[in-house]
Amino acid sequence: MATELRLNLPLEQPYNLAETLYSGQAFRWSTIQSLEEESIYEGIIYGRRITLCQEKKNILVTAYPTRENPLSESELRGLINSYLRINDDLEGFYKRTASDEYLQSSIKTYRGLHLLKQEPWECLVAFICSANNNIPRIRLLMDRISAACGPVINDTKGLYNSFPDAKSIALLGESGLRDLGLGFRAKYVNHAAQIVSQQQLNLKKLIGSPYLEAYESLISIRGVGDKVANCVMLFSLDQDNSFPVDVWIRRVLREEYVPKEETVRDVGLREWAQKKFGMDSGYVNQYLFQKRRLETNV
DNA sequence: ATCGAACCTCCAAT
DNA sequence: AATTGGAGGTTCG
Repeated sequence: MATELRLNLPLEQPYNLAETLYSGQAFRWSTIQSLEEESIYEGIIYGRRITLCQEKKNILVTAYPTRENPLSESELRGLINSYLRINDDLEGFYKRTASDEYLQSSIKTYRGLHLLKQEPWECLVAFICSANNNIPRIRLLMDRISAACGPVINDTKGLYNSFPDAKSIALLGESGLRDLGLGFRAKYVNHAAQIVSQQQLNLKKLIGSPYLEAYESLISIRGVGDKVANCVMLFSLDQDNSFPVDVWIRRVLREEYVPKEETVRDVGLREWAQKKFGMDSGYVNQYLFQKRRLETNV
């Protein structure tokens, strides 16, 4: 009887696990052990509880198999490689942006910061919840939704709730979601849950699809505008040329990039950046966001 | 077309 | 101790 599955992932590219897990793209990671250099993070990836720990050029992975759903080492390896985007060519990205002073400064501080590849449905709900909210509250809402109707998983470490599918959330309905504290977002999450569970929208089909196709599908959902659509595309649909413009990105673009006279609104800023950065847009966004949010006040 | 105001809830700052 | 302001946005008028 296997109790847990351990894996050592050697890194060939820079990776900064701590910055990556807490860079505002994923909301259900927690630090379960905090040591001087090597902290242990616990989260749920594709329904499975995982702990991660980085030591220099390795990431240590632990998975806790369930009786009904065992996991092989190679499956786990694939899972983590995909989620953490281990093989992204960051060095290449750093080189291509070598002449960009602001980016280089961010890269210097947050070297190894990665985009994550999350599950589309969970990602969509999280970013609908992000509207006019702060990160601790987004986290709280995601936890409450999971506790309310997420499947209970019993692995070798104990019990936990993984994130519910669209059908389960649709069953909660708008009022159920309001009771969890979603506020005006309840209507939107419910609507999304309805159309996804009724298969009027297949999020997985948008993975790697043409940008506009994914974009149009997503903004047809109530509560999903330009920013949220781009977040979902960037963090779960392999749309690396996405460029979500939030308050921090708006500031840094206005301060450092776009000429002062130009009075462009958010969509204009996004298109401007996408034209400039192309397929690097997503990574550029993440590095700009991290620096501007963490280092400068309003 | 464009521009504010309103939207739920919670928590931190008066 | 009660009140106000505001948070990674979107929709509606």
